[in-house]
Amino acid sequence: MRERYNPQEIEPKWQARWADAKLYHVTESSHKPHFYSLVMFPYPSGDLHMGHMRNYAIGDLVARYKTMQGFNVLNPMGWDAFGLPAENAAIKVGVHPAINTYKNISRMKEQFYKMGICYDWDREVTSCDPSYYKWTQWLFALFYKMGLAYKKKAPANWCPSCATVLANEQVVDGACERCGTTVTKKDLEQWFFRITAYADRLLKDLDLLGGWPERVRTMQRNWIGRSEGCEAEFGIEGSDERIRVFTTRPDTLYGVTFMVLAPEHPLVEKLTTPDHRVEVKAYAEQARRQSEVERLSAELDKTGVFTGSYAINLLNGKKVPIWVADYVLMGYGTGAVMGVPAHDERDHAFAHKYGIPIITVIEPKPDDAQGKERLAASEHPDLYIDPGVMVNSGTFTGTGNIEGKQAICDYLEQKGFGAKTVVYRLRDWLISRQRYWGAPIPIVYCDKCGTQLVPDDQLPVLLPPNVDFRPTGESPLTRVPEFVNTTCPQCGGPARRETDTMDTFVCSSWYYFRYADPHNSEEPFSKDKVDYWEPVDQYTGGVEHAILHLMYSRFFTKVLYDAGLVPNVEPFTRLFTQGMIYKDGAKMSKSKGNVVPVDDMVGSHGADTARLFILFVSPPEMDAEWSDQGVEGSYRFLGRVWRMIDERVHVDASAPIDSESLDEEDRDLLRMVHKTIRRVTDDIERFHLNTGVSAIMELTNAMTAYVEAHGVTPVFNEAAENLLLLLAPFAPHIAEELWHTAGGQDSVHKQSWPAYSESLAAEEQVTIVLQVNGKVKDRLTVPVDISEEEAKKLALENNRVKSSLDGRQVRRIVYVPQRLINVVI
RNA sequence: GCCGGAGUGGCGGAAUAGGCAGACGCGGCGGACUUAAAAUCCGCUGGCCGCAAGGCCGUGUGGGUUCGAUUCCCGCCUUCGGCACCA
Repeated sequence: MRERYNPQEIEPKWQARWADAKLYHVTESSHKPHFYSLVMFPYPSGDLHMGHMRNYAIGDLVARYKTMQGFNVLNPMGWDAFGLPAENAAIKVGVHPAINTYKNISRMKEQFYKMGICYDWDREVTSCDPSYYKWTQWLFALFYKMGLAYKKKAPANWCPSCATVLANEQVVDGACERCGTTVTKKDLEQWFFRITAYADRLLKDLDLLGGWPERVRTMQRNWIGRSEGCEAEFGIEGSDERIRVFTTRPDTLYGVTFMVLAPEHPLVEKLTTPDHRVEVKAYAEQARRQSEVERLSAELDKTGVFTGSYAINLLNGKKVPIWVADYVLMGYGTGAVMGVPAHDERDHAFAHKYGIPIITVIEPKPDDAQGKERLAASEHPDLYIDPGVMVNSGTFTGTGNIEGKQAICDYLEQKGFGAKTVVYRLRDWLISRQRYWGAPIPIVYCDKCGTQLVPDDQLPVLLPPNVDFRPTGESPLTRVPEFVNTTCPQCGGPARRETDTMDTFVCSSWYYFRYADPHNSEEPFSKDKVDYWEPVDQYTGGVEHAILHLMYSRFFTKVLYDAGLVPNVEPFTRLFTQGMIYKDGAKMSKSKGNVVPVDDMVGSHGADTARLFILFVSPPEMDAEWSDQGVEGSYRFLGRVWRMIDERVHVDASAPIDSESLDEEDRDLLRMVHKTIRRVTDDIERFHLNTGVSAIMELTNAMTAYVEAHGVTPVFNEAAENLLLLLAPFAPHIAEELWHTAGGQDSVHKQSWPAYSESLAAEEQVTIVLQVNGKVKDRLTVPVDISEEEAKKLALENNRVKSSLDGRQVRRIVYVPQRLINVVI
């Protein structure tokens, strides 16, 4: 026997050969069915650790497995290369972001290489490369032409630390999603994508995504936040103007005792009477200054001020005071709310605090004793939120409130006071960023012609190389005159360029299309190629993108579909979100100093051990704790495989095994092989990769025992061949090495995934459990085809069963074929 | 508060359709090999009682359905994630 298992020797050898052979290079001219496996492309931060690697190990396994299954597999990789870290580093050490970015990219490629993660590098895309962002800009222009990109002045989320505005999705608990700094409000003119125009389709098409985790679909559903209701108009005393409110409870319209406007509501100024002006103005200004965190902390204590004006309820002519309060949000519905303190918790709290009357208009139904009891016992007997019957409601009195909703809506529509509407929580996507390292927004402002798109033939709008990056709240590009000053594409006169750049999530919303046709210089991608590859069959990445990247990408795909550029309405047929790797109880991260660097792992135990461990440690969708001892276990296992197979086995497909002539041990091993193939195949399909590994381990254990007793036989060779094929996607180097020492031809990764035979996997004998009153008493090994009568007879003759019966009368015998017999007494 | 997931040995976890709870691995204990150790190999390893045969308990918790429940139903506890003044 030669050397012991030495990954440092065999791994680099195969990595080089795979790269030379372009193992995973694909084209569209194949007779095989195609399969697109994609892992979320990373930000090139420079160092990959084992926490990152889980993602790529899973993706690599899928690609290798699907290739062996006979698919033409697209398995690309690229770089989400624009973004703040590179720019912040540039500010700190004065190195241009491009230099750092490309340096990091080459480091990370090296690390993928060392881990044996193979991509079709001919399709690499880099989002900060002009050949890529040219098309990001082209897509912006397309959105603009479709009316889906617009500029407006609005209070935007501002991160003082990043010195830029953020989209709603990028604010988490009132803080910047990137750096955790508390976000403030800033009034700025900003570019938006009209994602709200797609709200209904983004919501409805979630039903098409059966291959997505339910969790992610729920999160998106919550984020979109559809609610049905109606808009109702109120009159204003002494004015012809109307106030529109949105409500989901038109059935409570008779219970309105006040009206509330958001502090930013345009009517506030008009409605404030002179004697209330000072107070209202101060309140509105304070509300504007408050950060989201401050507002959330004051959640329970509602504040507001009276404007001095009154609204008229058009249903009953009743006059109610108009207040301003910051619990009403300008960005949702109409920015105005009718106050029904008897049937809404918030309105109730507000009315209580300011002594506003409470009028009950819904009661528990007369036969609803439970509801009445609950109400009487409740802390607030003047607050009833559950369904019931309408009272004090004019001609609607006596109507059930559910029917009442519809009836009042119809009435309002008929009178012209309102209409049914649907309102979404989702806001338009703010894409402007006041930073340098991003794709410039291809817009020019001309004094004569106004806002102009940069024509397609002038794209890309290149980032100027020499820039003072210091963040000032304005884009660094404003300080580059040769960038700003340009000519109007319309009239040729002097004009100024837009200096904001695009949110990097714009770049990552379409990269999966570019992989289909990465070198196209005429268009973002050709119709033929996206028709061939899209949609992505299997997408793998972190759940932290459940809303952000995954919703933006769905939006992009729908827009591109509407533009006739792509064939699919959804980008990712199946989504898998893997859990994070923790070490010492915390998420692996450089700043916490608890990372396991790729280089260390490769040097100490090898890439195969690292990959096998990370696939075995826990179900891949769950978070898992790194364990050095677990790594040892995986290493030991690969060592056992090595010693068992190396220079012992000869792969010889030309000697088929005649299963009829085998003895029992041979048949047992062969059965185990076929059962294992079935298990591993099913496990990979279900993403139960950890149990797939354990099935391979069990087969190895059985083979070890067999070969000690019988030596190498044709059946053992057959088992070893299949073991290597099953192992190939999990531990690609050792499988390849042993495949070759065993005399296998070509690459193990180009072999067909083994097929199992149901008849060879079928058991000849089964163990039947004998129970008395549901308690296990004994086990019986019987032929699979034993008859019910025979089995029952054996059960009743069994000594342990008999002693448990103790002569008592058998009431019933439950018989489950091939599983158990339960004697009930 | 609302929505969704999870809770199983000392640890990571398994149990695909209601039918042997604890596969596989780690750790631990015992043994073989060795002058010794490492490496490797073999055996045992949920708890309690018992010399043993064997018995009892056991999948967060309390009920229920069932011949039979980790699995289904109802209540509760803990925990993680999402949403949250969204009218």
